Amino acid sequence: MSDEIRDKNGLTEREFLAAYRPGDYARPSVAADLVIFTVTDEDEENYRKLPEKELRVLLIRRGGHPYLGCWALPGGFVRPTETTEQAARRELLEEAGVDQPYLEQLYTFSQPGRDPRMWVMSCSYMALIDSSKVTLQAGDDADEAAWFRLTCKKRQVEKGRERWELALSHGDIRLTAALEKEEGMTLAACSISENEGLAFDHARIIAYALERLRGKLKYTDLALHLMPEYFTLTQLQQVYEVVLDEELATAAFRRRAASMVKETERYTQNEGHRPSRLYQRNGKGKEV
Amino acid sequence: MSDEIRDKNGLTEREFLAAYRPGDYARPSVAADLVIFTVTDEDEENYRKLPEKELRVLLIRRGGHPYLGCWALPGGFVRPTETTEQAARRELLEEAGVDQPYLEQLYTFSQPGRDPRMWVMSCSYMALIDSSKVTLQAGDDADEAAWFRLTCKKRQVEKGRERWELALSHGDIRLTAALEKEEGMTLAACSISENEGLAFDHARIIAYALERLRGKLKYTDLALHLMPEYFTLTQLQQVYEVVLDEELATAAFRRRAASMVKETERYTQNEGHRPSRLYQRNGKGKEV
DNA sequence: AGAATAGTGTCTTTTAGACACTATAGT
DNA sequence: ACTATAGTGTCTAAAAGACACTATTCT
Repeated sequence: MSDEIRDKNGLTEREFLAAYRPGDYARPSVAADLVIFTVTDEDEENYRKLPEKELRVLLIRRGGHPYLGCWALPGGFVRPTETTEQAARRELLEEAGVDQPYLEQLYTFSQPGRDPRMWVMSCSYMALIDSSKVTLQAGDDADEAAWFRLTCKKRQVEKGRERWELALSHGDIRLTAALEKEEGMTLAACSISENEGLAFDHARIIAYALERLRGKLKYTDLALHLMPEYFTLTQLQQVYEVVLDEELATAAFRRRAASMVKETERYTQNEGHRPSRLYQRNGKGKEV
Repeated sequence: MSDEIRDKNGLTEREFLAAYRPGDYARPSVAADLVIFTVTDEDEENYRKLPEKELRVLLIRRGGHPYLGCWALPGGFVRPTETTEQAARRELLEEAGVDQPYLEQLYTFSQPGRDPRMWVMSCSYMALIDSSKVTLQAGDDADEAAWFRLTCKKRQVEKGRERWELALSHGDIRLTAALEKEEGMTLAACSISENEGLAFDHARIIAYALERLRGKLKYTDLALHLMPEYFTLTQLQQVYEVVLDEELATAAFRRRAASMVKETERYTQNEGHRPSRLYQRNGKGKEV
């Protein structure tokens, strides 16, 4: 169609493309980095009490410079034949062994100097996987990988600025960061004022991912991707509570949740108390 | 701090970085592309009736291959010393002469082959500018630039798939595209099934930008960035209506709007009917 | 019986929608 | 007086929150 049209040099599009040589200006490397969330039961199991749940994120210990010994998000460079999303899926399969996750692009971080080696942009993704897929995968590779418990709280609001404290822990390892931003701005645009043990600007990426996850819980059924195939409404509520870091009223929650799950005839058993009905994901929920 | 630690080759981080040479694998060019929205009154002004409003987007006519003669979003390549956001601001100033817009990163499009010349990713941004800044800028450059009226409607939902029809018009010029996606997915992940007159995958970028704008209108005060300094609540309501492409109930709208605007003592004059109170932006609204 | 959680009913409060009604400058 | 829009009051319906109450299995 546009092959008829000639440009100011008299070339058709086909001719133009055949003769085209890219300039040699600088280009960035682009990495796809993953914030993989899951919610698991705490290790310490009591009587017949409900296990506490916690939000976890997969990190990988860096074995080389820069940030040697620090913990970083799983990720890797995007190849010319794939999209950033395909690169993210590839890394997810390699690092966590998960092949059908919920995956959503978050934000592209491009601060010059965020990688001291060279110009690298990070196109970040959030992945949600259900707890049943977690245990088998941790530490399957030669890299040291671990699921870190994540908390992120707003500490102060003064003169229109907010301070957020991010903490990740795994056994004795504790990583922390403090982020600052203006009220009303997204955490993607925060500044990192303190950082202990996290590589690059990954504290900011994790904080932003959690901000997005929290925001979307309120108006989508995203949380279902954190659930195993069969789950109780109480478990679902616990997932909401641990992600949002606040307690929810049971009756109101169940009313709201009813529209996004599918009732089954199965029940929990041998829990030491009244059994609970099991539900399934409804399939079609809004994910925008 | 980490300058004490040595890697497996016995190098400190400083030594490692000094010796570091990037590999020569392929890197993409990264462009920052802008979807600049504004809402203006229609040209044809009647009696003393309220002018109809329309949603507009700035496009630039391509003067060279590829997509010669097609219309494209303003944008340009990101430089190694700046963030994608800084590149977007720079382009915004160059192309539209606006220096303090609302600017928000949308999505990074990375489909291989989206630019036939070479590997180019597009980090897209949405900018909102108020109508008072529009008229003076259109076509100030040698490039042919024009504000296109934008509409985007969902046409069919069948078997879980949606078809969206995008149309842009400016005088006699009419650009159209049809997009398809699965229900519940974002338009960022749609496929372009028809495309007339728009360059690259810019139809998808525009559609996604509008999807995001519409979504955010519901729970933020983003629309205020489309308003001039002083505006009436009816004008604000019209902006909501033209962006969302649906009519809103006046009483309910005014109740909701009250919390995000600041009342002034000014009124409109000489409108041929009862004057209307003017409001200002409230300043602090949620933008996340 | 008692522990522990599952699940429901209902009251109140808040919010959203509908719609009729009053108000006012300009011609 | 009439036109065209500005702006409010009120009724209703729907949703969110609070909280007490009942239900059920296992030990």
